[in-house]
Amino acid sequence: MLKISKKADYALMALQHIAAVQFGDVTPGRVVNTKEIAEEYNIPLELLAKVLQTLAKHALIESHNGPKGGYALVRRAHQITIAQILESIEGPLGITDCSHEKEGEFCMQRENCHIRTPLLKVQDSIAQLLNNMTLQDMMGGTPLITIQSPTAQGVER
Amino acid sequence: MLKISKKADYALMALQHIAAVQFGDVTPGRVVNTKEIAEEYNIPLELLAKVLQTLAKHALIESHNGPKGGYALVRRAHQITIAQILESIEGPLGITDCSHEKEGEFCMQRENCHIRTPLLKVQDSIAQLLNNMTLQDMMGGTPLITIQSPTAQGVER
DNA sequence: TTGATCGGAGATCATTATAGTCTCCGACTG
DNA sequence: CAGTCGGAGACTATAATGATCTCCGATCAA
Repeated sequence: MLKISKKADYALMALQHIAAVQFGDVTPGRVVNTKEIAEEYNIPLELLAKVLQTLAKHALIESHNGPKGGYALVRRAHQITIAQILESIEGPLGITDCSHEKEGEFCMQRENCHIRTPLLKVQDSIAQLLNNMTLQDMMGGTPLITIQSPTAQGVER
Repeated sequence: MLKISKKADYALMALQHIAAVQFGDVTPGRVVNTKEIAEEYNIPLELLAKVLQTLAKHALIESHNGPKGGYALVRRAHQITIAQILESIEGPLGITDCSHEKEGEFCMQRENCHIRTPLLKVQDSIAQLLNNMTLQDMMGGTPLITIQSPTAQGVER
């Protein structure tokens, strides 16, 4: 449960790769094309292309056309949150249908629903988790986040 | 993104309702039948029946057949975690496909994947969040969890 | 200036997951 | 023993996902 899509997975891999190239020691500043990433990680080329186009639309990367073209990060890795990446691909975080109910939509359970509020709190906690982790945290293969309960404090039990 | 299914939603509503009846002031100890819940929350009866059967199989509730039959909680509300409920319906938590790779399965991206470890950390954080929240926390409509970043401490930034 | 190499965009398709329905069965109570 | 309950399986429709194909426009370098 709570699985993120393959596309989101690919987005994370691609951005990690671009960041590694762009801020690494070997060829700093070089743009990265789709094919390179697709081959490196065994990602279907055209699907990855879609993903990168979407990321570009959301201004996480910028595209350069023509030969020697490709993609480059717009911001530095520590300024790109995991939440931004995932939301670019999968849309806004929402663990329930009623998280982002639009005008006119209507949840059949709404009138008697007692779980909406608590679930929105859970959602907020996950949102904060994803907003506090950046692409930088995914670099280097080193441990990055301290595993710690977001509910452990502040809840009397 | 990261949406839980309607079935999981229904499970939470149903358990909240059963707990409210069972430990409430009006008719404590009474078992609750499927129809009552379905009507109260506008849930398709037969779909809810499936959900409750699944919950019974996972020993979160026990069933009583025959007239005046229905379901009752096996444990008290504060001993039932949200994680247990969701996992009963949707299977184990896993934000990526490789979270629970079985013998013989194989992720095409595995050999070069740099995001697996950090993603598993995210998953652990979510798991702890869901494991630290109980059905009791969903009762009463009162605020329950303190919104607090699980990564704020322990990560130098 | 022209051709190869890039990304941009749209339609399309197969597979799977989800949500919901239908039917028949067996257990229990009164 | 009849009516009320849960148990279980097959079944359907719809949507989301993952992936593919085709054509187009921009760019750069020979």
